[in-house]
Amino acid sequence: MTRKSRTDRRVDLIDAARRAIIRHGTEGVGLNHVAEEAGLTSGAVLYHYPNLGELLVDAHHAGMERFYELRLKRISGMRDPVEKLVVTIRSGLPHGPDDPDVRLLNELGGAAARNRMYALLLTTLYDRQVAMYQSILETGGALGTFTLTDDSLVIARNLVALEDAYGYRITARHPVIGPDEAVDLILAYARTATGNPLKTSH
Amino acid sequence: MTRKSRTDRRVDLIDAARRAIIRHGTEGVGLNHVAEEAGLTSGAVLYHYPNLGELLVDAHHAGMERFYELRLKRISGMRDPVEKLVVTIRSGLPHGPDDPDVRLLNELGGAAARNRMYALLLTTLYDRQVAMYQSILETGGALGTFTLTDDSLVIARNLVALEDAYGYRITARHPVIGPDEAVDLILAYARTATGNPLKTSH
DNA sequence: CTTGTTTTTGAATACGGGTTTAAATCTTGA
DNA sequence: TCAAGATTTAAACCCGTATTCAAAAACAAG
Repeated sequence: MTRKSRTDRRVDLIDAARRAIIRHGTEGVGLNHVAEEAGLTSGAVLYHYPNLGELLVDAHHAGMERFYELRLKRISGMRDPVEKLVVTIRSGLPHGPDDPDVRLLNELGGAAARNRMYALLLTTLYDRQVAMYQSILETGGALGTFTLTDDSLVIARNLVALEDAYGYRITARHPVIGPDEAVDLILAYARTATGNPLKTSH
Repeated sequence: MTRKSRTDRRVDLIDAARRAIIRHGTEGVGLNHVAEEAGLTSGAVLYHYPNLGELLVDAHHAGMERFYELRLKRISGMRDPVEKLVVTIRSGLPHGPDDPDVRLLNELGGAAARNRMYALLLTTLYDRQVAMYQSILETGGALGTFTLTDDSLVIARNLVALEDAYGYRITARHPVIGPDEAVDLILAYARTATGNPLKTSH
């Protein structure tokens, strides 16, 4: 075995690819961009990966997994549905226009219409996020904290949709809609949908 | 003067570029793709346009203008705010996964984070659509048809955001969210936000 | 038909893409 | 230290890119 295991090396490349994609776009990124980001030569990259396409898919896949797992972890210890909901909304939005995780996701929006693999990744992520919200909404409803105006599935889908859209607006540097404003906008919907003022104590 | 005026020729090229972009992506499209779509050679394209970049920007710009103007025209003769709102929601969504207008818009989502021109185009379109919804909401509120749960600006921003996001889901071929389902989801929000059942007579 | 102009082509240019491969380097285990 | 193996490089390859340009074609007016 080598100092760095084969899979570790691939993790490095995936991370380099992630950065390169953000810089040049999923369809504009090149082998040399990835290699430069990894401090290697294009040939070395191809030594660990059969071709560029697979590396890019892995990078996008890993980015999504990371994004989703991070959101779950953020609310893992919480019990209050209100706090859970508010924190989840925040965690679905970019921290700013250059947020790397959201930038990576946004790269796929257009490509998904042309690439089955990317479409599947995006769709799966969307559905998992919907399930996440749905679980929060339902427990809140069961506890009497929330009084849902619609089926929890409808509200959850809309919440994820709002996150997605404001993620795009923020990364496109909308002059007035930043992370804080986006949270307020989504919260406005969440309040009417749950019948809860959604004010956290701290 | 020639048979086709210079500007007419550019319109043809813009339309060819639009199709080529949809096929290959904003960052994956090439001069030959556009030329082929126009039935010309790459040299002939460059005879009418100084470079590929400007042609692509023009194509995106024209596509957005067309999209927005079409939406305005759809509700131009209507007086009932309910009908206006419902029709507007429909007109903001793709007719199907291959809807060319929405496909074109979605291409820019990722590129806007890297390209100022594209970011400006998208942001401007968003703001104009928000204003469009806001006008509908306010007149409905003044007539007593709507009882808004929030500031009209908040609701309008959320409605456009929902359209955008479901546009992405539809073009990515989500297995259960199609145009009709997206309309229902957005209408669910619109109903609670306006306090109106939003049922049109026909 | 001929002339003058606009448009299109096809080739040339120069550069960059992904991928392959032989040689060089680095790393590990004995 | 030495040999075997894994890793990296650098160069070669071929294809495709945007752009330029001279020549050809298409066209309008006289």
